[in-house]
Amino acid sequence: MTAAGTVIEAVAARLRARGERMTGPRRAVLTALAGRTEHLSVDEVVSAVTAVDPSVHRASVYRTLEALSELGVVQHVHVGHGRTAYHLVGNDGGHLHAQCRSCGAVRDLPGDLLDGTARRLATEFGFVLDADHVALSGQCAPCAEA
Amino acid sequence: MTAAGTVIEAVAARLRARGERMTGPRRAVLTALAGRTEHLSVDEVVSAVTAVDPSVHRASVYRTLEALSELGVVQHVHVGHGRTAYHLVGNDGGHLHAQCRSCGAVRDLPGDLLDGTARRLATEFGFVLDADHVALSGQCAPCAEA
DNA sequence: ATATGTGCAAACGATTTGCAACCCT
DNA sequence: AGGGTTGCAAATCGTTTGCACATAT
Repeated sequence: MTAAGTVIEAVAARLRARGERMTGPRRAVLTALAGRTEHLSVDEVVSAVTAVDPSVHRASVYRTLEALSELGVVQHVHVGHGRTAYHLVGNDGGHLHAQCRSCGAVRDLPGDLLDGTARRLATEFGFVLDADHVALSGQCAPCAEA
Repeated sequence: MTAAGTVIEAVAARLRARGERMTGPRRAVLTALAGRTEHLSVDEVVSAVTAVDPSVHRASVYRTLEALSELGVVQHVHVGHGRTAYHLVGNDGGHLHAQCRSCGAVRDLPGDLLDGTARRLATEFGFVLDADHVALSGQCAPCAEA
């Protein structure tokens, strides 16, 4: 069985356990996400999905990403200018994201990068940090030089 | 002279130095921002501006905020779900922002909160962090309890 | 059988833009 | 006078929603 196939089976079981269903569009989205390791914009997901099954509508991609997020299978990160990037939840224990404000590239960062900050926020302000939900903003090395 | 008046004079000088102009809408936006210390959404700015001068169009508020950002007089922070919050650049040396994902409230944080993280990002990844450009996400104390 | 999902098109909210008129400098 | 700026309306962009039909269970 392919990697995507394994994921699809596992997700199907979890969906059915909640009275939900595994469908063509959901298979296509999972296949699209499993095929790429980067963080995909909705447009990129739509393109990949269309390559798998051209009959899948854009709105279904949104609804599927939402459904899979609620299942905990997919995570989204808010990146610059109102866009959102999606990726399968891996087994790397979570990671953070940084986006270059010049070129827009999103890179992964170690999951523990903000642990100290999170502790300080908790003790000093009672604020519970959700470190991986929003990409840090700045400039990547190539853009900072230019 | 009022606080807003002082700001307007200073900004007018900097605008003229660049061949740009101080206008009614720009005065109204500066007055609106100077009158409140919080971070204002565009809607809040528009409301405050309308109170000062009802003839100012929404599009001009956007253009003015953009122009004042380029001047360095106004800063914007990206907060949840594609919204942007604006505030005058104060003389507090800069501060960071945290937004509660439940209630949406934005609070200020010390400007040095991410200094250590910024150093680590710079040395390990060559990434130049722009710490105040995006609000950290999480839950504020009241919402975390509930 | 039946309720969950889907395609479609229209609605939506935030922001941007083309253009003629306007008004700072 | 001349060009930066404005108001207006229409366009754009990403996303959501109402509805009738399809399909997974």
